[in-house]
Amino acid sequence: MKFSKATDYALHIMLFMGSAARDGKLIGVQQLAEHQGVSPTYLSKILTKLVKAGMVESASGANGGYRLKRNWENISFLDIIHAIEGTASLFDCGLNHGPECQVQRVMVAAEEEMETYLRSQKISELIKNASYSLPG
Amino acid sequence: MKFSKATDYALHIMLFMGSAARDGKLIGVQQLAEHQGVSPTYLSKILTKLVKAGMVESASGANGGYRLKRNWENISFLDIIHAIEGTASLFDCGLNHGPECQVQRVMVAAEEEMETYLRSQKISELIKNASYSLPG
DNA sequence: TTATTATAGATCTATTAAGTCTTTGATTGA
DNA sequence: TCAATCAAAGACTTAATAGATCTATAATAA
Repeated sequence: MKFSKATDYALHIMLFMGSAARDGKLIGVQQLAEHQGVSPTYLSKILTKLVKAGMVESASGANGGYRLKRNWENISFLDIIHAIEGTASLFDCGLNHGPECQVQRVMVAAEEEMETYLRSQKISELIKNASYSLPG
Repeated sequence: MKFSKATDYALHIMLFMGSAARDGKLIGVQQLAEHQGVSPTYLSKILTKLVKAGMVESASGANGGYRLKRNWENISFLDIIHAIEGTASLFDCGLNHGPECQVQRVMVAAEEEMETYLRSQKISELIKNASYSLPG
């Protein structure tokens, strides 16, 4: 039960693109990878997930790269986490004892508590509050 | 990012012992394993963790087994989860960019939201409310 | 003392995460 | 049009963890 490193990379990249490249310039995966201390090929898979989730846009070819989409102001931590880890429930009751398992009910409610908070945390707020320290 | 099956087993066992064996009788791992549909040897490792965490007591020898400890009224979901999964944070910021990582701060706060809820959910309440359906 | 039961540790297997490598396709600029 | 650049995709490898089994040991009741 741990958030993956991929989620860690994704969150930091999103904040980085939001603070360092708000002018709309594209940033190549090479640069991003240096900032995160991770290989470009691995990071590109994470970026592709963010692109497919509609939070980032990409351009191929010379001077290509990535940048946040125009709607980035509303992107929450939960959006990013779901893009990387998927949206499946964190808990599966493996037993077959009726549809109303109390354990399941409590665990799902607990997860929703966390998700509600993560949904309320917009990356734009963190960037505005300005104290996001760039990696590297 | 999933709760383990071991946690699933542990939660159900605790509720089962609280509802089916409140008279203080010991239950052997064989019986418990049947109810959970899992092997006795594997379940015994989970039970040993619960014993070490002080929530369950055990007795060796003929007619031995397990039962909840006297203080069981106060046991929360979080207690059980921590006994099985450990208490480490769910998120580790892998980057070295200052002690005040905003990402880390948000993620820890999110985890605390979930933990606060899980701490509030006592197994005794679920048992009192009586609708816990026994497995099997 | 023997049958019974928990405890402990080694070990094996399966699953998932983490990361690499290579090919393909898109785009820019010469 | 051609070469350089860059993202996308998929196969693949490696590492880490979960899940589960097996065997031996220790405790206890009858």
